[in-house]
Amino acid sequence: MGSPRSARGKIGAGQATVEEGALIVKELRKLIEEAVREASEKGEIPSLEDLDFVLERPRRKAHGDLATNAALVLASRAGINPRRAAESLAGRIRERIASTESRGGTPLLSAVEVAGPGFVNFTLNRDRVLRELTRVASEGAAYGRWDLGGGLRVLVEFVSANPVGPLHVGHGRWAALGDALCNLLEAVGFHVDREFYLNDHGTQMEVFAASVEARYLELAGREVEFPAEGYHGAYIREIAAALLEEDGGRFLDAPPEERRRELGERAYRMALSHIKQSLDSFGVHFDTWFSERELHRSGAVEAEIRKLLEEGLAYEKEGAVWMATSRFGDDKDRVLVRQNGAPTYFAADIAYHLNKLSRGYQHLINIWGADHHGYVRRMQAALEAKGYPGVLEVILGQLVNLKRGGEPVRMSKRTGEMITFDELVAEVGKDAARYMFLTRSQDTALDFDIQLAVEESMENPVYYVQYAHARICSILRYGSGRGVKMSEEIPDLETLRLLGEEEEMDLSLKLFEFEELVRDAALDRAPHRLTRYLEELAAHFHLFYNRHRVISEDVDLTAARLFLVRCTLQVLRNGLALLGVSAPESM
RNA sequence: GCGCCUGUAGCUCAAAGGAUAGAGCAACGGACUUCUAAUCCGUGGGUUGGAGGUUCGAGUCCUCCCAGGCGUGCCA
Repeated sequence: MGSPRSARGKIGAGQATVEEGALIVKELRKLIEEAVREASEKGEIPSLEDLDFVLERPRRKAHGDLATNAALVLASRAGINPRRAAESLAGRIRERIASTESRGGTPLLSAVEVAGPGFVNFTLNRDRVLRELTRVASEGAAYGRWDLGGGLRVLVEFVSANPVGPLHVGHGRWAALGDALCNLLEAVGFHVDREFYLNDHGTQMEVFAASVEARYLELAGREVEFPAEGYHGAYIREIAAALLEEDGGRFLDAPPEERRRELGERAYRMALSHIKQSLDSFGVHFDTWFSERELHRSGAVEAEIRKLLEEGLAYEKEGAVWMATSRFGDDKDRVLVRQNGAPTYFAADIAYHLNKLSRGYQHLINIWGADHHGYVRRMQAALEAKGYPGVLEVILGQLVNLKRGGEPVRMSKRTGEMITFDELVAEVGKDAARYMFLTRSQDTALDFDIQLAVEESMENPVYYVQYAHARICSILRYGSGRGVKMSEEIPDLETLRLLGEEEEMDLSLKLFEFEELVRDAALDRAPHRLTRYLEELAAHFHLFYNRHRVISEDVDLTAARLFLVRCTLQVLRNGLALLGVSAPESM
């Protein structure tokens, strides 16, 4: 089962050997690795391969700008004293700093300290931090991008629904999640396509056609019995009404079979175009809409079943055709063709996934609702049977509970039914909806409070982040209006050194976290980390803003602060873009 | 019964096995003649569902138990 964490090993590993970007972190990591090697060569510590250590921002400021547990990990694996190992590493690193200085260079660090059980804490050299800051500006929109994917072709399938009515709110979560995930994967160097699988075949479609037909007749004043299992939603009547108006009731007296086929077909097209429009206005654009029906029509499903039988991966029993998925890790074998001769959804899905692979995709990601979780194993088993172990990664998402002011929302006022995705977006807006969907890990059920999403309050993190962006734009506007030199150029180091305030340093360091965060969020399939980060970044900016004036009489200080603020603007923009949320210039 | 997910502050949630478990909201008290107060500062708030275990170190990993959600179709 593709949990976000195991996913990291899946397509992240192997490609993630070359670390570009994140220069400070990369350089420090290398420094630590070299120190470990040196110390082991000198016999201070045993030599170890593949030391898996963490380099991170400590929670407490007293612990420096960055810290590593390398010595702790090392000591644990080698059974030596962690403090001594830490002293040894720190000593080696200090030597290197000294040697860089003696050659007249600017070392990466200004302090290296051993603390606690054996952490090594680092304080970054301020000049190097400032120099790093200039990279944010020079890379611009590309800041935060990586080349870990090596262009590996990934297909992400999400939302995928029966085209029999409007999307519901849960679909919205998958849309936001899938799209953000695709953005993230693209950002770290994968070639990503977005696909919507149209479940336009089978019982649901027939029920849909019958329901629409019944309403069509009813609206024309005919006596009809509504199908027992039919869809009762008001939208069915709306579609029927639209059809009736469109054709003037031309099919009222057509032969029942033809009438149903015709109306069903047109209703399908209407429902589909409605879905496309919903997603389009939500800013989610699919590269392909893959029709299950076409898959059947092309004979691909039947052909695949035949092939499975030939390959000995399927067999006949009790009048049905079964696939031997239990040989590949499934709990039991699964039916491909029912006793009544109709292929199962599973059979079509096998053909579908093989089709994806035949189109050249090397890794498949499906986003499914948690209610499909029993289906994952068998699908992966089927692909493994066909010789594709590990290509299918399934991300399961928990449900969305709509609330309004803390109270559960069941009914829509307008239709008397569940609130649709469209209604939600219409009420709270695209940005708030997208952002709210992405604030929680997909592993947890999401409580979406409509009232809070609309409120312009602090409970609403969308505005908080967007406000930071708008505020910076406002500063820039103010500056130009006052004739402040608004140079796009990167100030020299001398000027940047004026950024000496604590809040300025904190903000700068926060900016650098972005690169690693993008990588981790992509590889761990965790877009919600990005929302969190943006809130933290915004908080650092707001704090800075409240304590210090950007535009002042001091020309050089103004230039330096304008630059810092521009970098912040850039990272906010890049982050919001990954989420698919707009970055307004004023609010 | 079995499998998966979840359980963290009053509420909604964060935390690659790391240091004193963090944010926001809510509560209370402060800050606008200054680039947007949709902001900021301060105060209180916790046995991380429970019990064992693994180790230098556990919210995180393992075992058992409790609670909730979902699954366990010749439905899709």
